[in-house]
Amino acid sequence: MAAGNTPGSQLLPVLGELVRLLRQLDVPDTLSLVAMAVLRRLDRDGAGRVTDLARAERATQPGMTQLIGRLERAGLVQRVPDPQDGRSVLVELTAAGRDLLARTTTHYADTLDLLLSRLDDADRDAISTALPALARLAHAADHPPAGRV
Amino acid sequence: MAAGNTPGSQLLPVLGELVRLLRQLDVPDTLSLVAMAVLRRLDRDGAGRVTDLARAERATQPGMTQLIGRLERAGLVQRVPDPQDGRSVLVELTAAGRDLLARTTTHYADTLDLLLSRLDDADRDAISTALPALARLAHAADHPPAGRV
DNA sequence: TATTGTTATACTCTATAACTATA
DNA sequence: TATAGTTATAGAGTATAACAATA
Repeated sequence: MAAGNTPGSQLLPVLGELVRLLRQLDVPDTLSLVAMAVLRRLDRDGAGRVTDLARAERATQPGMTQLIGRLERAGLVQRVPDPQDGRSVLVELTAAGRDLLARTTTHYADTLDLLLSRLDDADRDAISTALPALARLAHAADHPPAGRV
Repeated sequence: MAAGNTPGSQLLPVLGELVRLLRQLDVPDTLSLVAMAVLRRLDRDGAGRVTDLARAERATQPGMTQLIGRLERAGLVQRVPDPQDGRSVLVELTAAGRDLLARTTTHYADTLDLLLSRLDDADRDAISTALPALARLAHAADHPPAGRV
């Protein structure tokens, strides 16, 4: 049991506040964080199957189908048949999707830069130094060393 | 415009992945992160008014009314009349709410501790060192130095 | 008249269960 | 029979607009 002074106990409220910060930045007519993550993945890795996207984003298959449906209705992605497998569908980014992804990413990054500019150098350095470690933490649950998380 | 190599650009995907991590830890029969934040605040500051809770959590007043309604139906909080102001309602934690908050907090903290234990000392140190800076970043939008965010 | 809180309503997001089509 | 994807349905969560009660 966490006694209240473990690193995890101290990390938890900070993560909660960062989530709130992101939600707060979440302006209308842009994308949800999950939608952004999917578009970013499609942009980086190219077209992908619904099942693979669902697994990568830790979502269920129906959930991903619905998200892709919303994105397709918005003209940001399109479904194309998979030539390799008749059951499968490939989701790919449209030009509009790539464009909105770029603009939304810029908006978020600009806002974060503004907030970072209000901190002092020591704080900025500390955050910058911790980024790779935080990224590894975020993925620590992806590759369990032995068994369950 | 963020050129893609600003601190904010690098922070954004890491924050996105941390959000995904937290969602992943979000086990059934426990609390959402916002619900946890409200219960944590009530535990720390004592009973509070709906308006104040909404403001503190950056939620709307109707949104907070509905969240409190769900929490009350679950027996985690109770509404009591405000003796100072007939329009107002004070929300306070029940024993069950305090208990569930403690158990949920422990669950999250334990899981984070497990994930942290998979990193090396340098990563743990970097995260630990950056925590106060990250907390200040999360609150940087709360106190705008001049005008808008 | 302003403030506190609620109800009404709608939309996003996500989940489970049941289904279709292909392998 | 297993897998890929979808539809059906339900619930959490949050928002805006309209309303009631108190100050």
